[in-house]
Amino acid sequence: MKSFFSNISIQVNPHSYLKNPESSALGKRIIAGSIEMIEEIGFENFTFQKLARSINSTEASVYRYFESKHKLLQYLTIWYWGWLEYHFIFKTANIDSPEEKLKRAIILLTKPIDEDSSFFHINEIKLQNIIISESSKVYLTKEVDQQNKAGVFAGYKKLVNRVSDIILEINPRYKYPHMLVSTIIEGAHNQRFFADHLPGLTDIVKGEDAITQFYKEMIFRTIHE
Amino acid sequence: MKSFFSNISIQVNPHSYLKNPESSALGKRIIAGSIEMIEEIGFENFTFQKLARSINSTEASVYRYFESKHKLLQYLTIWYWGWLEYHFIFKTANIDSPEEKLKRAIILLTKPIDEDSSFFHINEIKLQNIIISESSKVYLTKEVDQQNKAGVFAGYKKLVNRVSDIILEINPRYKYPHMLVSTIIEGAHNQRFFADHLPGLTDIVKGEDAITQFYKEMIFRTIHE
DNA sequence: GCGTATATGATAGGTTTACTATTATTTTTG
DNA sequence: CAAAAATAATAGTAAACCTATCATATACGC
Repeated sequence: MKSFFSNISIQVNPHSYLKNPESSALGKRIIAGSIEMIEEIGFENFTFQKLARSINSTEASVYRYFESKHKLLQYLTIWYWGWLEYHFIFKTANIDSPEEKLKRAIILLTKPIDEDSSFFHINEIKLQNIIISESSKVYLTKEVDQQNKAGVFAGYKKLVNRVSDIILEINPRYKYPHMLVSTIIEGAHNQRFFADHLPGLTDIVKGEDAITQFYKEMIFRTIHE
Repeated sequence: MKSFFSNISIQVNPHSYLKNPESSALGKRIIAGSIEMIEEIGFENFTFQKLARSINSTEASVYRYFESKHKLLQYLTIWYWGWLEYHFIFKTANIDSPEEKLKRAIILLTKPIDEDSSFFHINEIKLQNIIISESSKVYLTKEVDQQNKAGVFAGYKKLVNRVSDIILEINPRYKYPHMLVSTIIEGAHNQRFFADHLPGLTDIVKGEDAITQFYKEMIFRTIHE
């Protein structure tokens, strides 16, 4: 996979950064280091000072790239949506059957990513763990409306629209395609988190991926005319 | 409704407080004031100093009731689960048909609460807004496992189990009842938030409650044999 | 009603986080 | 090689988070 994507990069809304971290070696260390650290200690315990120490830089230098740790998390989340959209396009390319496209989309949105799909300086597996535990904090704030105006959530909406369109191909009369898609995306994050930490809130089945199975069943039954 | 519940109170896991806020007038002011303030300015901007000023007390006094603002949010969330369970029991009492019980449960879990169901010093409508925007922050932390061991999420699990049991009454072979119920609960919060702030991620239908309608349809189609 | 316990208020202070500013040094680039 | 740009080193401020101490008010037991 690595060689495949080696000459493309995922565009992130500049609103989330002061200086593009893709534009320098330090910027890449900030991204790679923050993914390591947020995954390990959690977003609340993560600070720019700790990050700077761990990548042998300084707090002030990190602040030249990101206004705040919240903006950095926003950056990571936007990057992830872009990454998901890219994989979505790739995985549904040249597939005719909308049912098959939807199946593949559901797998992408609900399954943990496999180890060999990593590229660049970004550890996508750790990033996905961060997305599961932290990404909702990007929008669950009082600043959400401003950020939305600035286009921060455009990538998320685009992804939701793409999957909604497949649902409408299957059943053009289905009334709630966006609700269904955003329910799966956020729901799959929740269920992964519950499986690890609050198993009483979910159903773990040994030897199979219950989460993907659950959503696949749910979606096809729900949209069926 | 008020007179109805006037002599009952909702038990909250003592792990969330240092001193029971129900046990004093100041405690009740802390709860009432924090609900007002968190709803208005959001959890991130909320501080004990601001709260103390607004209720004419002091920061140190608030700290006698709660270790941290995070524990206070935990308290509010646990209280809300207790409140939900109480309403659930009430609304499904003496109903024979499991389908009808499930319908009522879905309405309770997905619809905004109506104005006249408020009681005590707690403004349940504002509390529900807090739950929608802030409650996931209670578990999305690195301390979740410890808190879970301390029983913090017992009320949530109990509620999920109660609704799961109804689903199993309707279809005893359905494999993912807990996943389905926690998906609805968290999903309904998300969709309410999206409807207000990120409408591109949901489907708003004028003149009807699309969210409740969506989940009702989804659940009955999903669990049908 | 009096003394004692308890709760709250008033005040201070310490630590950490979040962020800005300034200057020196290194690296890049034309 | 000189100028420009990026980063490091350092310092400092304000707010948030939390603890401690002591005075005062209130409740409560006898």
